[in-house]
Amino acid sequence: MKSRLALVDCNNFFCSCERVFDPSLMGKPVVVLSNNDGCIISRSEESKALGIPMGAPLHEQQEVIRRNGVKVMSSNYTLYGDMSARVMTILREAATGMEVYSIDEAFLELPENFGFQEARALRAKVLRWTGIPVCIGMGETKMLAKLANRHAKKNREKSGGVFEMGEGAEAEELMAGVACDALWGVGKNLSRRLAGLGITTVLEFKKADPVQIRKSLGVVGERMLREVNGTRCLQLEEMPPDRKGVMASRSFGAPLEKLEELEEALAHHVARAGEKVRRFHLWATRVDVFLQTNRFQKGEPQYCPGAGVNLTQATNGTAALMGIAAKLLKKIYRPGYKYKKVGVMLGGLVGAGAYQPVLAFEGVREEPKVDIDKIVDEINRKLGDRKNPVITRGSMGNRRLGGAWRMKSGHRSPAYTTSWSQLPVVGLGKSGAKRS
DNA sequence: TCTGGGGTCCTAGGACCC
DNA sequence: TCTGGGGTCCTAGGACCC
Repeated sequence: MKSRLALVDCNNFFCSCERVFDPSLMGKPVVVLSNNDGCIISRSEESKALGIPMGAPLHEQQEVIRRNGVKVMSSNYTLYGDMSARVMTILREAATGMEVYSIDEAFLELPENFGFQEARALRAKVLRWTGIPVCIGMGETKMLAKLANRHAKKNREKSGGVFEMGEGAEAEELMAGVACDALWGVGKNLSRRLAGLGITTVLEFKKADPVQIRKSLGVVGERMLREVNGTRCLQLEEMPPDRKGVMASRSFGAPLEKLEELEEALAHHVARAGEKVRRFHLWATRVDVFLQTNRFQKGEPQYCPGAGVNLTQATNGTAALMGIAAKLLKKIYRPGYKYKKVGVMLGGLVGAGAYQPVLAFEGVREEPKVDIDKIVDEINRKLGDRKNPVITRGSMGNRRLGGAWRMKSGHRSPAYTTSWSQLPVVGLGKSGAKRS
């Protein structure tokens, strides 16, 4: 018998946690909000039935919420973390191996005799001991277990919250009725690319030509294809690898314009990120700072710069990090914009072996010899305009920006960040130093 | 008026080295 | 003055996930 995996996923996890601590919420529509109470990030079944979409801005749903008496909760991550640990403890006992995949999900390596009955029993146990309902999907690979879990969830009454993705005609029939973008790892973009190849269902994907998939979706696509066909490519990671970076950022309720105000917010984020890094017993060798204007404000001039430095020595001291971050902020700050967000990313994290104490920090580059603003303005003048600039900063700032903000197609990225990385630098890491 | 905050992996291309 | 190929490391950016 082939070894099998299960994906155990808590149902509407944040809402379920809130219900454990306030049973009066049972049976009522509930939503939990994101950090600034801005978006809806968890919905109970009753809320889903009302048509409230995942990730919707709260203000767009106020009418539905008022009419239906939806209970609205701010998020409480301490509570969710605690509940998560309880669930994971129970799951671990049932498995021969386990990977905690997220706060509300875990992959389990199943014992040979673990079947439907055992899955149902495990589900009941978690519910009884923690109050959290879960669904369990089983299969030979992570992707198949994910797919099975999705099916278990969608057909909860029929499946009893448990489903195994088997082989043969029955499984294929099911796959024929599921769209590609239901696959783990297939988002909007890849499903569009698959559609271009005439592949729209999971079954069509399963039977696709590996060479063709490799060519148009790369190794990621090929791996998914093999996984769907029962070959394990994604292994169970029982020991989570060390974190590579720690980010801290927040949107402001009202936009900020002054450098001093941004500095204050940034200092707070640096302290938070630094604490987290120290908690993992790690040290940062890179610091990035970024700013964002309000991307939803069409017509407002947008500016989303970022800058970073590699450090000569690993550090996790708040004071040193704060100094670096403040200098980076000064570099990218330009007056006249309404900033909606500031953030810091502590990257290149290294373990204790690589640690060297920082005595005096010298790792910030000198004043640029190139006038970045001038270059940016010049390029924008040639290729775009102020309201619709051609360049902005790179990945950090751009990650959530809409179409108008991206590079216009046809222009190869003369990215803002590229200019930064080409600046003469002092006391940087290897590659930075080479450029000076 | 209000519209989250984190993370990961892969790839392409440049810099650099021998 | 012109000529090569192979390899590594790094950064930026794209795509996806919870």
